[in-house]
Amino acid sequence: MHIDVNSAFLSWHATYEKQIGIERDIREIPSVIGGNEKSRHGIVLAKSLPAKKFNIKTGESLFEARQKCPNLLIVLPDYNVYTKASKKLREFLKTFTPDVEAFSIDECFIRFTDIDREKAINLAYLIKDRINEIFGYTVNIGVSENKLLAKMAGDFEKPNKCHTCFPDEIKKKLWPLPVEDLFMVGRKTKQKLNKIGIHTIGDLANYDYNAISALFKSHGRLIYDYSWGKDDSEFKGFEQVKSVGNSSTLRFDVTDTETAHIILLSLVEVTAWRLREAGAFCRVISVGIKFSDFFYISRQKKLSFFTDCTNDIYINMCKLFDAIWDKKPIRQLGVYVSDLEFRAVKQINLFQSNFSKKSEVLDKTIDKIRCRYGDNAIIRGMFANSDFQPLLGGYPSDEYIGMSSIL
DNA sequence: TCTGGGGTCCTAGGACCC
DNA sequence: TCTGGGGTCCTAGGACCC
Repeated sequence: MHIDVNSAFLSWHATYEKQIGIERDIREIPSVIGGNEKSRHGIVLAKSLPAKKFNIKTGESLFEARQKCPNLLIVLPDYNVYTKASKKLREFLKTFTPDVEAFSIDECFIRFTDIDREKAINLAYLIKDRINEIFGYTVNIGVSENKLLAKMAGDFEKPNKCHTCFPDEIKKKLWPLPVEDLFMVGRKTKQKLNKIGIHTIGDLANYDYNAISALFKSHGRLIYDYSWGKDDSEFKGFEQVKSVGNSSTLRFDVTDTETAHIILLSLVEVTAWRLREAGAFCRVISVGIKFSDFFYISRQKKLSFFTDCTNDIYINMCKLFDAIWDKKPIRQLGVYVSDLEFRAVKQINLFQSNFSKKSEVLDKTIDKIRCRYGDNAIIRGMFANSDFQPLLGGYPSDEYIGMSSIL
């Protein structure tokens, strides 16, 4: 089964408001969860059903959304609430089966073996209704024999619905849908498929496999298989993360190196912290720059050693950044670490900074203080009298990892 | 004050080796 | 007989997901 929280951020926010005694229900009026426009985070993160009637779309700018619906209510997100709600839901699902696989903050797969169709469907309805009773929000549940079909079924009709998409139902339920509804067919692929006359999932399924394979390579073979409901991906209870990153759109365009370095530090602080929390060391570091014209570049470098040290990562990140930046105004900065290794003991390397040992103790101590007394209990001196946040970043992403094409 | 942030995976080109 | 061919590794960019 695939479980998908309907308008997750908005539903969770509504139940939270109810909990703390706020009278309104943002689900019943045209509303969206949206970022802060003043700090240039102004996009729609989730929309209510009444807002959907105004043709408001997730991901579009709040500016556009307000044009479509002038008295739209815009609510700032509270990622803490969403992260907790997400965890609570998975805990609840674990009362039905230990096989719960988080797919994103608001989606997961649960597995049942040795259960017939009828029982599965009844169970899906039971789970859906229990979630509504206990937590006060609705979900969609898709039921089938593999993850892809369950996920496709979950998307059929929303909200508060259970659907099946078993192999013998593919032609009837899956094939008539527009091809872009298929998992892993995005904007670009839809355009290319439409150009060769493929408009529905059925069109794709009945197109020449070799032609698809030649045109779209491995991605083509993947979506062709998906159009036939073929997916032999394993059920993974838990998977180790492969990269950690942190990026932020800046309140204003940055044009001087000093400011850029301060921001890089605040991004690295959070990234390195998450890396240590995961019990990992990284060997590849990358920096990404989005300019004011939205042009994006990135550079990565493989270090000669594995590290989880804020200072090491920061120093090398600055080197990378300095080597590629041509002083064009920066809108967004991002730092990423990958090529991870998970081990308990740190290996000291000659090429690490001289302060490596001290830095390690320092990192650990800072982590502990922040864990105990809050994120801003201890900050770097360079932030003390500056206008910049000592820790910069989006919402926490632990507990689940990013979506993969092989589910 | 138009356009976020967390990820995974794939491809193509170039460096380098024998 | 102008400039082979197999392989690995690294890097930048772009597609996709929510």
